[in-house]
Amino acid sequence: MTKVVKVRQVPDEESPSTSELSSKLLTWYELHRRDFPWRSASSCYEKIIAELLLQRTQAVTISNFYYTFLQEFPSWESLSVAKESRLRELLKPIGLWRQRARMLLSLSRALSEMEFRLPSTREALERLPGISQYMASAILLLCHGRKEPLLDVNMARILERVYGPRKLADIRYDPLLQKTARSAVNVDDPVGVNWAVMDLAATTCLQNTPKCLECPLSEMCQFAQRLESSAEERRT
DNA sequence: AAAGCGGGGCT
DNA sequence: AGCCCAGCTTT
Repeated sequence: MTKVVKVRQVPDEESPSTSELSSKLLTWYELHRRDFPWRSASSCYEKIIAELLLQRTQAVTISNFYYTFLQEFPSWESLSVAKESRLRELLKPIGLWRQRARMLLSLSRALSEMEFRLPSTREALERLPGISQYMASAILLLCHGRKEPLLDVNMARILERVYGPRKLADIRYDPLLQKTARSAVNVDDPVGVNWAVMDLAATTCLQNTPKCLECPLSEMCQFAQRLESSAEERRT
């Protein structure tokens, strides 16, 4: 039984299901996952700090910095009474230090006024300083066990390559990205799918030079299929 | 919708 | 030398 040769992605062809996408991601993840300290973090504080530090910054950079930060500021309470000048100094090596120092202080102080009880609804979370859609989803996913997507530039890139480009510049308001992202993590292991996306995007589905030949999604990926068919044309 | 933040790694 | 990185706030 030979495999049917796919000719070319037809525009109105049925898009691959997100359950197929999630299943391929989870299978790949078992073998290729990266290990980072925050993935085995015990407390919500540690998980949230990791997500905050990771914004616009490569994961490897933060993995080297993570314990240094936690050692000096092991809790929301210790952070809320920190000196801003000290925070700036500590954050210098990873960049965005003015903004991060200000945000970490205002967030920890806002939580302090709530007696450090973390809100459990998106609406309440997004009222906190420094918490917008992505961070609210991260907290709901990692601290409250909800099936939320970490829809960042990485997940957006993978979803766009599989399902086609977004309509809106802002990830947070693009209907197709939002819909497919939410659907993809509606599985038994939403955290696994999210981390699989992060790892695949960082190691394989790269921004500039994606390694489609070793990607588990290439068969369902418009981008990879386009590459393949244009390579085919050059050969003939 | 676009600019600004920012040091470090990669090309 | 230039581009990108687990976003958010401000303009």
